[in-house]
Amino acid sequence: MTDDSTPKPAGLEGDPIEFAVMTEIGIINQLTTNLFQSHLPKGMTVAQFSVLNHLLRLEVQQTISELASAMQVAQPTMSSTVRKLEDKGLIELIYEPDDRRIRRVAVTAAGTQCRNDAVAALGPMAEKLRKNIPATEWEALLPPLNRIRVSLDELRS
Amino acid sequence: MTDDSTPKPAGLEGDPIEFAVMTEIGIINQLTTNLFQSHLPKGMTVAQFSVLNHLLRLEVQQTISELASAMQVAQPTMSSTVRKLEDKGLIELIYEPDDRRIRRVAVTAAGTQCRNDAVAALGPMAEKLRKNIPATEWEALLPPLNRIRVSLDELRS
DNA sequence: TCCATAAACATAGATATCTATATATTAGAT
DNA sequence: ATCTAATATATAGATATCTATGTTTATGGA
Repeated sequence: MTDDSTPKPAGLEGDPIEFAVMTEIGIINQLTTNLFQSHLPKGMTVAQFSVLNHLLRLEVQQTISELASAMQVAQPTMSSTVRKLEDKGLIELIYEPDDRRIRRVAVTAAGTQCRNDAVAALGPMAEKLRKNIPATEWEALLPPLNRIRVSLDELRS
Repeated sequence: MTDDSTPKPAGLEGDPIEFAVMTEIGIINQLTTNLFQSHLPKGMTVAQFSVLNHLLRLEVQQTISELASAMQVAQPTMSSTVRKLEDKGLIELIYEPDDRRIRRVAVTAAGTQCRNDAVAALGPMAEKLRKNIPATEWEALLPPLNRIRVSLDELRS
């Protein structure tokens, strides 16, 4: 795709298609974050909800580093998020007996309740979204998005 | 897993497909932001680049509110971004003669240079991305993403 | 045993983002 | 003419995110 019949200023033509997609994804991410945020229980942020939801969906306990990797954020970011959850009593940090460097994040009963409330509150929103975009289209979107995510992950090194 | 026959609590089964797509988009956004950031000239952020790129691509001057709307961020956010660009001499704020509430953002020569350098620096990255994901697939992604963006925008009110 | 290295996590300081609110200017109504 | 409402932007205070660096604990070789 090197030669194009349309002459454009060299190097300064409109965004490459990848840029356009990324811009669209950025905007969608912004709108999504704000929309989710506004439907979450007071004080609960999207980042915090994501951690609770992740651990409860998989029914596991994980270290801060494992969570950071799963959510693709930096480790200090996850340290901060986890501490916020701990301050609210939604998770507990359990020391590994054999290795005191390691602490695992365990969701408390209050944390479980909080997440379930949040999921219930978010449900109607998903319903409305599905009225405009049918489920099949959402499903069709997932594979190419996943390929992009993997490509980006490879490019990171 | 444990036992799959366990009846799940109503409303608390695995994420709806919309949640999964949003999660994927969130992660892609994170990876993209970091990747772009690492290829931009020192001191230039993705938010700042986006403003320069937007104004120069469309060859317009816009108010802070117009920019905020175009980028789908809050107005104070755009105020902050614009001030950073002004501090670096990459844009100028030009008062509307008839209405002194209004100031329009105009990219300076230094700002134009800075953006062109950034676009050039980002080019090779797009090339690499295109090796894994063909351009046709990127293009196919854009319409459904746009529909989602519009739906989200409608849901905001 | 002792010391260097690695691993897991915490801390510091930066930007971007939000909501809520304040300030300045203009427009409109009485 | 004046007072009120609307508009454009700024400020304040919060969280999430990053990179760079510090701290604690464990491991391994001399």
